[in-house]
Amino acid sequence: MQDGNALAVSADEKTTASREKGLNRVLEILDFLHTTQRAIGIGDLAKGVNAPRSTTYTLVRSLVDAGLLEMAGDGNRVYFGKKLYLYGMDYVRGNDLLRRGRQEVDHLSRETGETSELCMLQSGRYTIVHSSPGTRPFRISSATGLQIPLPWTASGRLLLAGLERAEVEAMVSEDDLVLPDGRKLRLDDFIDDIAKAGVTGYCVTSGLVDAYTKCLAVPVFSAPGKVEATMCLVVPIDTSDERTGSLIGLLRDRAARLSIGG
Amino acid sequence: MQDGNALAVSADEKTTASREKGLNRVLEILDFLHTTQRAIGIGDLAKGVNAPRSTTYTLVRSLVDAGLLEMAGDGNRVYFGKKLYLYGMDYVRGNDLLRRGRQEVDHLSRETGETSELCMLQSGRYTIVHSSPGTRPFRISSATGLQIPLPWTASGRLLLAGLERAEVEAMVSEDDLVLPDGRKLRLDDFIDDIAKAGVTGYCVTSGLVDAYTKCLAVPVFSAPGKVEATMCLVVPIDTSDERTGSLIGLLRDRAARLSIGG
DNA sequence: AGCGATTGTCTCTTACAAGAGACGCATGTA
DNA sequence: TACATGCGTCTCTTGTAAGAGACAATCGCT
Repeated sequence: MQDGNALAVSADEKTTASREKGLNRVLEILDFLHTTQRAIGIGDLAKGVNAPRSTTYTLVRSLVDAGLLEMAGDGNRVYFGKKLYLYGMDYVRGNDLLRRGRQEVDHLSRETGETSELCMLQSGRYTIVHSSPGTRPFRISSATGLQIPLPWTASGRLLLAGLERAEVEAMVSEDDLVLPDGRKLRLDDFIDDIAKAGVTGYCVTSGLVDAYTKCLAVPVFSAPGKVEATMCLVVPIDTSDERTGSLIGLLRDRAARLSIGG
Repeated sequence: MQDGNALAVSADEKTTASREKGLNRVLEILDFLHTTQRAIGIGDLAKGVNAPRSTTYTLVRSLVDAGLLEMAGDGNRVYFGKKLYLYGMDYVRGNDLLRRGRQEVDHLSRETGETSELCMLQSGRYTIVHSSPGTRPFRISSATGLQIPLPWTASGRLLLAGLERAEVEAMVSEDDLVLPDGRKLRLDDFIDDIAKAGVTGYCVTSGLVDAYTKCLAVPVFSAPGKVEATMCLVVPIDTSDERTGSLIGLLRDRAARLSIGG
C-alpha cells in the first residue's frame, strides 16, 4: 500500500468495504443510536451504519436478547435498552467525580439560575456529561452527551491544558476550528488560549458557539495538574464583568471541592 | 455419582468449550463487571468469564478504545466507561416511564421516609431499576441493578400478572423458589399469588427476603393490562395495618399517574 | 540471587461468523 | 390486478477473527 497518494486515503474515512468485525459493527450501531437519539428501524439502522441487512438483523437480535437494545413500542424499531442504563448507573457509582460533579452542577444551577454543565474528554472529544438548565425564560439548551469541537468551548481550552502541541493537533481537526457562524479560529490562537487558561485556572469565551452567550469554565483535577473535567456556566453575553467575576469565584470554589489534590 | 457418560455433560452448564463469538464474550464481560461492581484486572476478567487470555486482551482493548470500558486508576484494571453512562442517559431520556418513575420514587421516599424502589423485568429477571433510601436509622439497602429471583418479591408477583402458567414456569427456576433462609415456596402458591395480585392491584409480602421487612408493591401499566414496572416501598415488618393500608393507597395513587391507560 | 506467578504482546491455524442474496410475506399505490 | 418497496428469515461461501501457545518483562517472595 503506497502512502504517497493522499487521494485514496481521504476518499474513504469510512471504508466499511470488506468484512467487518461484528463487535465493531455493534459499536457503530450504538454510536449511531446515540447520534439519532431515537428509536430507529432495523433497515434504516443497517443503512445508517452502512452494514449489510442480514448482519444487522443478527447483531440487533443478539443485542436485544442481551438487553443492551430494546424493541421500541411500535415493534420494528430499536433503541437503547435497560441494561445500558444499569451499566451506566454502575459507572456513576464507581466514579466519585461524576457522582459528586452531577450534584454540584445541579446545585450550582439552582443557586445561580444559570445553565450549568459538567464536561469531560470522551475519546478525544469534548462531551457534556451532565447539564442542568438555568431558570432564565430563554434557556440555552444543550443536551447531555452532546459532542462539540473542542475549540468552540471554554472547557475545551481547560481540558487540553498540559498537553504537547502535537497532541492538541492530533485532537483538533481543521473543521473543528470553524465556528458555527463560519468564522475560522487560528490553531496557534487556540493553543495560546490553552496555555493561558492553564495558568489563570479558568477560561471565559464569548459568542463562540452562538452570539448570545458566554461560557465560564473552571477545571476539576483528578490529580495535581491532571484536568479530569470542567464545570461551566453558560450565561447571557451581556452579563456584567462584576457578576461574571463573582460567578467564576463561585465556580472555582466548587471545583476545588471536587478536585483531588488540585 | 451417576453413570459415567453423564459426567462430561453435567459438569459444565457453562460449556464455553469451543470457539465463542466475540460479541458474546463482550456481553459476558459487561455482565461480569456488573456483578463484581468494581474494576478488575484483565487476567482475572479472563478467568471470570472463562475466556482465553489473548482473546480477552483484544476485546478489552477494543472496548476501551470505544469508551465502553475505561482503565481504572492504577492502570491495569478495567471497569465501565463514560460511553456506557452516556448511552444509559439516552435510555432514560427516551423512556418517559423510567424518567418520571425515578422522580416519583425519589419523591415517595422523601415523603414517607421509607425506602422506595422502581422495579422492572429485565430479560426475564426481576431488577431494581431505581431506588431511593428511606430516612430510617437502620436502612434497608438494596443496590440498583440488583437481580433477585421473582418469587422472593412482591413486585415479582405483579410483574408476571397476565402471563400463562407455562410462561411463568419458564421464567422461574427451582432455585428461585428457595428463599434466603432456606424455606421453599411451592410453585402453585406463587402462581396463585400472581393471580391474586393481578386482581387486587397491589401486593404485600412479609419476611420473604429477610425477617425484618415487608414489601408493598403496586403495578405501573404501559398499556391496559400490561404491567411495565412496579413501584414498591420496603417497610419494617411490624408496620401497622393502618399505616400499611395508607401507604398502599399512596402508592396506587402515584402509580396511576405514571401509568398509561392503566 | 533464584523461582513462580502474572502481565502484555505476538504469531499462526482453522473453526466459524460476516455477508451476499434469494425467498415469502406484508404493505402501499397506480 | 399488477408492481414496487420494505420487512424478517434462511442458506451457503469464504475471509478472518478466536484461540492456543510461545515470549520477554515485571512483580513478589524466599
